[in-house]
Amino acid sequence: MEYAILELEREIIKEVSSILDIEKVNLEIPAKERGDYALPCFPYAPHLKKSPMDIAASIAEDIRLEKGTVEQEGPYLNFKINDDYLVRNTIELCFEMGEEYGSIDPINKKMIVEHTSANPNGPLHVGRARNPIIGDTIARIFKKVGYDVETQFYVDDIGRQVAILSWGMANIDESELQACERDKIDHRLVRYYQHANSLMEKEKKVLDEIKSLMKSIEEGDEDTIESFSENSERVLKGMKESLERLDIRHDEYKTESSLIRDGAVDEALKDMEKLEACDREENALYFEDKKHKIFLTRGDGTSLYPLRDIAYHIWKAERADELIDVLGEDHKVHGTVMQSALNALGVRPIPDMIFHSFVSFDGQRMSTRKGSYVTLDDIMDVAHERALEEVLKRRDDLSIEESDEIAEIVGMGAVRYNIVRVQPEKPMNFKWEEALNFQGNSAPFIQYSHARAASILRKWGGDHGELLSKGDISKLTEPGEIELIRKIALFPREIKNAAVSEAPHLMANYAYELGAMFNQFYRDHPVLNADVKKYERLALVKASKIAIGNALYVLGIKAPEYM
RNA sequence: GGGCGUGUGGCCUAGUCUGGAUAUGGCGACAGCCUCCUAAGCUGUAGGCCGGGGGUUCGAAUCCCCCCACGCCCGCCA
Repeated sequence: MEYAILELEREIIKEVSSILDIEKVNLEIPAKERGDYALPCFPYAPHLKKSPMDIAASIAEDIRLEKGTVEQEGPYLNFKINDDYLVRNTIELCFEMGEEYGSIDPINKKMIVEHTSANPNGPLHVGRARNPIIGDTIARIFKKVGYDVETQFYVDDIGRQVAILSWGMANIDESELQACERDKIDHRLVRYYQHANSLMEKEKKVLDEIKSLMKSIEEGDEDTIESFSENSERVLKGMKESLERLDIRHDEYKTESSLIRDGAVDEALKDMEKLEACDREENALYFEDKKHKIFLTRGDGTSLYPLRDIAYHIWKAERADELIDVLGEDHKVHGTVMQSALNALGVRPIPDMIFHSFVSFDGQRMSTRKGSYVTLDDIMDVAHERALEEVLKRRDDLSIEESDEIAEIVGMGAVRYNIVRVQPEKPMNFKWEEALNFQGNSAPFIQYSHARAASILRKWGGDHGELLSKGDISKLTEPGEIELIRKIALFPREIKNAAVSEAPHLMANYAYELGAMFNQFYRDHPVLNADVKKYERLALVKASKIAIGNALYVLGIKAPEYM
């Protein structure tokens, strides 16, 4: 497909590079009053031995554009797409492509996105929830730009955390625990984990027993393996249920134990031993890069997490052309050292890593162990309730089921959006009033603009397919119409940008701006009551609905038909 | 102490990689807009030495150096 905005960009770059006889043309995106693309001519001045102003003037003189116009403003050139081209191309593409609008040609590349990968010891809390939300959005973005994406959850079913949980399950009687506030498997089991943890800190005997469990699992003791995997599976089941509500699913759950069992870890060990960057200290193998040293095995030869993770990444690398890992910032050292280890092994692809900082609550970091956290389940429930209140406040014509369904869509959207809208590396402090913000820069705002578009089309009631033939879309020439179309046209550029920079928050930003633009159009331009251009505007509303819906889809947020 | 990251109006935030033309929006505040397609909306006003200080440059929120604050990491845990 040929998106107008990208076609214009290609044309400008081609023309300018041929006029100036240079390879690289750095177009920038100016404030919207100035146009769609801009070229500051300062950088070329030294080389061409002309003033930036003269360069701009001579390019403006020589350039021939089919898809846009150029205007010189001092040392700058501002390019503007031809409105008629923009309008026709954009609206027709929306109609032709529908849900696929915004997608870029499939590129026949496989990508594995690993995200969440939380220890299966308790329910997901907000601190952890940032990971799946970023990860799932990244996966959706890359699907949109043509990748074959698979998402994976790396399950630590043999580590210390599961050992503690399993010990608790085997040795603690439920009567010793506080009542569980929520009847959900991960919430029930985490109490055993937390209690075991506190016992372990107090009693050396408990610690020893847990250590011996760790030893048994490394020796391949069947019963221990069984109990560990059973318990981690159960907690995992709870996590899956929570994520399902946010429309997040993993294609594959890869367990650490499977990597040990099928020899992948031994294999990785053999490869690592050969590296010069590896050495032993009291028989424990470690890998060292310029800055850090990470241990791969214990002195007794058993594997440590970094080695198993290397094995996992070798396994993934064999199955994909590109890898992305979404990790908490506490994994930064581990992650970057692992990248250099994989590099030293000659493994390709090396994973790109998106590190996100934590979500704190009341300025405190959340901890599963201490029980100091707000669970994702709680947030989702509260968001649902609050959304339901809002629905009931403005609608009395809906059934309970309908209201509830909308509340779910709106509530979950608000939760996802609130977390994904911020740049991953930025620290976040969880605040209820922000998570439950349904106005302004929020998911409900965007969903509302979608519902408004849907409502207009529903009221009209005609056959959407006929819209283009009933009206002449080239009549859409008013500024409010053009600006909305321009925003819709920007979708492919935005999604491409979000993918290249691996920055999901950019998509959130765009979706918001698109919704805002539609709301402005909605205010100024009657559609069903239009004196003229009714069908043309209906076509624009239809195109808007498609674009907003697709943008929400990329964010994993549902687009309601009414709310 | 060292490494990495973050610091933009009362609060949240875009822009930082690839330096450019008057720094993006939202929340909150204040003032307006529902005889008209859902006011979860729209319009306007106030609010900023872009953490501080040096430097590079024709030009710095953006690049370099120093400092300050906060977060994460510095386990034969994961």
